[in-house]
Amino acid sequence: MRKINTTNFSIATRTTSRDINRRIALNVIREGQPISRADLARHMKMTRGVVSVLVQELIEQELIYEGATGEAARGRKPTFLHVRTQDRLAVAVDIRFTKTYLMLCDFSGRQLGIEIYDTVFSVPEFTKDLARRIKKMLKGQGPGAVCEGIGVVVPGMVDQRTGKVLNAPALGWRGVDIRSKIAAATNLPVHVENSGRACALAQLWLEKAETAGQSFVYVSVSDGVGTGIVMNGELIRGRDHIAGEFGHMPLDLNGPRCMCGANGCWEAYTSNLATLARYFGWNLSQLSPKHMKEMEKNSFTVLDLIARARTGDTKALSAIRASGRFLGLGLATIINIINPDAVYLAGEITNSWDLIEETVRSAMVERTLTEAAARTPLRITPAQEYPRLRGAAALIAAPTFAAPRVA
Amino acid sequence: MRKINTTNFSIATRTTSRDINRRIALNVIREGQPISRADLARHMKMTRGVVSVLVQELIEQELIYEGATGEAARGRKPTFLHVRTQDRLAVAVDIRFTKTYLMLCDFSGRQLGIEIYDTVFSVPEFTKDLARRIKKMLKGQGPGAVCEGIGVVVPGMVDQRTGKVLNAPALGWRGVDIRSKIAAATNLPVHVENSGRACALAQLWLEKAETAGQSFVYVSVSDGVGTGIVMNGELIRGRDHIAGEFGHMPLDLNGPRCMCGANGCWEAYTSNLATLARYFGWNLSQLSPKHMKEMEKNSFTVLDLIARARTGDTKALSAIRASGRFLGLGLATIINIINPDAVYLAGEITNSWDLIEETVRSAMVERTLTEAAARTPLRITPAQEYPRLRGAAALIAAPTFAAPRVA
DNA sequence: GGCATATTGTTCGCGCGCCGAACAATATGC
DNA sequence: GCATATTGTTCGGCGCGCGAACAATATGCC
Repeated sequence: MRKINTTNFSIATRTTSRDINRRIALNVIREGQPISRADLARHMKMTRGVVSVLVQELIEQELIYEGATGEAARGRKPTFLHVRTQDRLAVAVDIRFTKTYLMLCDFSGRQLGIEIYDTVFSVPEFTKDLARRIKKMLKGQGPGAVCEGIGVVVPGMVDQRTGKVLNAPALGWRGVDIRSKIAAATNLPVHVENSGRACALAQLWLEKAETAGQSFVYVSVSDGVGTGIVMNGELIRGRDHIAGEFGHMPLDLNGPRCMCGANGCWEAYTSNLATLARYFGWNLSQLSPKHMKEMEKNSFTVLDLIARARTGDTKALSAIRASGRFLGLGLATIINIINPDAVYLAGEITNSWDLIEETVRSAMVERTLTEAAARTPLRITPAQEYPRLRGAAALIAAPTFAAPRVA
Repeated sequence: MRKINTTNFSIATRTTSRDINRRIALNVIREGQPISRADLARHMKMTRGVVSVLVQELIEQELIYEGATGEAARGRKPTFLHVRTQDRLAVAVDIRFTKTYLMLCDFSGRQLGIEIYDTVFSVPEFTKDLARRIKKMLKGQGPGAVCEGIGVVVPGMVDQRTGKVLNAPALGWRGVDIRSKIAAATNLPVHVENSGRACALAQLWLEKAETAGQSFVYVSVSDGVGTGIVMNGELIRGRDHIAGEFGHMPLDLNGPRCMCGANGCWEAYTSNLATLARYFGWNLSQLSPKHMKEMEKNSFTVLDLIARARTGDTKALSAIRASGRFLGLGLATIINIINPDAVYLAGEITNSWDLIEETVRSAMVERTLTEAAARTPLRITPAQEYPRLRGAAALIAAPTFAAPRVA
């Protein structure tokens, strides 16, 4: 039951029906490939006649192609259809405090190359260096493949519409128009997004339909806690394009000071930094970027902490479990607010899922308002898959498959 | 950029374009009435020819009617079109702890009759009594008018799909199938909704477009704090139809016990009960329903507290301001998460808006992540308008105007 | 009053697109 | 070689948006 916005709507023209059905067909092929025209018609509940025309148009637009013929027990053998993704490329960039991740992949999310290097904080130098690396990376590809854009993911507040980094404390960037700078240096379209929302986009657009669903929250625990909300198959961006910041909801108004300036934010209790601080007895309120740099040099991470917990370090285990408890309490609040189909969890701490699951679950039960809500599925996504980079790629690939705007 | 759900979509048939445009026309007429066919065509950017046919169909379906002819400086005088709402009626029921509110109104939300009486907690007695009152109320209306359904609003968790009250602590109802009971007693379609979400529906469907917008959060402060989230013109209901419960997000995990069983919920800091408890020095954790009944008998409400604050009672003023501060802190969190176009505020405490606005605003600045977010418009809705009852009516009226499902 | 002008609302041919049915193409089994 | 089954294409029918022409109805100026 959606209300029509009478100040900003699209009427249906005589080509609208075709536009809608062509786009549906593309998506059904994408998720069911390889698939024949006849199967497509059955799945869409349309006649083969119409589907034949839709397929012809999609082939002419070079969005799909015909593959091998399949097997059939009787009758004419079907011609399989595939979505053209192999030769449509996207560059993904994930800028983080210590390292910058650069990936080349195709429109299905298949990884074609990756580079990880120290982050350069000076914006002009960063841009110049990045453009050089991208150029080199694209040269290695065949001549048939075309790069259709660059997706950039930043840890902080981003206005996705203007491509400006509003405030990324970890990088020290404030009001930086990173989009136009990279676009000018590479001559490619650039999209910028916040890391939590990017992960949600990756989950929505680049994972199998069974694991993605249409309404979920993605929670990524790293130095901070990034989150993205997807409702009815659409990422929530909000009025200023800054929606989805569950990381800074309070667990305690008088709690430890967070990097955002407020006190007692969720991420000040359950982020990697918070977990380490708990173990080492640091005062998180007094932790400066300098301390963080120091820590990275010592390179003792949450993964090391988990290893210690596994070898019998009870102090390590209890530090991790404490984070798990706060994680669960935050998840309960998210579920009470959004009531999603599922919550996706990513980050190093998920490697200790066997150690903390029970703690997380019982914390969730504490604060969820109904039993059904407490049973909301939690889905762990392996950290090795570079969710942020996949999200950056999704920024470029998604418009090809998105539903047309109607009414 | 919405993703198409390939397991649950609607293809466009040869009547889809017409369906879409007819529904758009209905909404444009609704918000622009009285309006001529020619104006409608200009606003929809269609030819007058098509609009003429759309209007003809809407008239045949008895959704609109032709009114008087308007004035024009030159040329043929336009025929004004109106949406037919006067003779389409809805019954609205708002069940609260002390009183039950019963209203009869038309599809534009115009109030035709109202009854307020003591709530009967026994479900069979409540149903029987309600059916009797509704029957009487409808008798008073002319024979042309038709009641198209009953909207019921309950303070607590409701599964809107099944019509079951999952848990309404204020009424002592748990797992009560109120919908089928009322439907059987009245022989009318019944829709049940949670009070916070109902208010959001009222704001979306029954207020002028300028004040409603397409993405907002509605916050209703009463004995508890009810909230409803509207994104892109659609109420967020969630997997179990329990979404939108901002009232039970924590401000302090070790804070005072809330009626929901958890500690330190937002509503335990800023609800009317919390405000009164702060003034009288009660321990909210030990407040039972019996205490509440007692309190209602003494009938000292937040409105009385506001009156005392205005006459120089500094203790009263500081109790109200403290609630205002917590209100602002919670609003900041909502804004960080949803980043809505606006937040609507309702409840007795808004009558003291001149006393608390500054406090609320400065609390918001404390916890919002960007300056733009801190400037999110707050819109006060007068309590006299019975937002919950209007929401109950919206449950019945909205399906007539909602966008058709496509793709 | 008569005529030019302007605006509203209707009608109609055209082309696009879904629908159903017929038909061509291509395979298997007896 | 022929019946049967399945895939994929073609075609007439009809719904619908689009543009243009036309009818209806008002005003202003002579």
